[in-house]
Amino acid sequence: MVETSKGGLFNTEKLIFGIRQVTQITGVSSRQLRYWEQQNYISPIQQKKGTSRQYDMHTLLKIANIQRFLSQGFTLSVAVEKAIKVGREAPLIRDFVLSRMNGVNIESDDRATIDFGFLDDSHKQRVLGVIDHGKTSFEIIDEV
DNA sequence: GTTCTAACA
DNA sequence: TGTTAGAA
Repeated sequence: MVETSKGGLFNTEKLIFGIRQVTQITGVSSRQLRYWEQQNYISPIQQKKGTSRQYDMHTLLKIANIQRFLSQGFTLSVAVEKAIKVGREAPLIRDFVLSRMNGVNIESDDRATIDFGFLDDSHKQRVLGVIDHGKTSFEIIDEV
């Protein structure tokens, strides 16, 4: 069987983007990408001398996040720090949600609930993530 | 035609 | 940071 990173649908780590694609996807100019690289804020995949740069998924997301913080008014260095922070938090959030995800119940066009499993080891109550008309909330329900 | 490096309005 | 030059 082919190796896919973390049990995902496919190995996102093997998605490669050329500098052109990165500029189109993130809105960051090629000049900026080269400058950020020069400042050691980002690193393309190992490339030889004058060949074109290629970026992996991780770097693409980092670039997109830096851009997001820049557009929010932060300086480049601060934007980079915040992007790095997000990069560290994302996997934790992902793992947590995936580990607690017990199923989704679409109750209507406007309401759905996500079953996050038991509240605690007593297994008497269950935690539901609610999406109602776009509004999110939690509900604790007694286990039948 | 695109990307690279280096330099400069 | 944008833009431009000349080379790859």
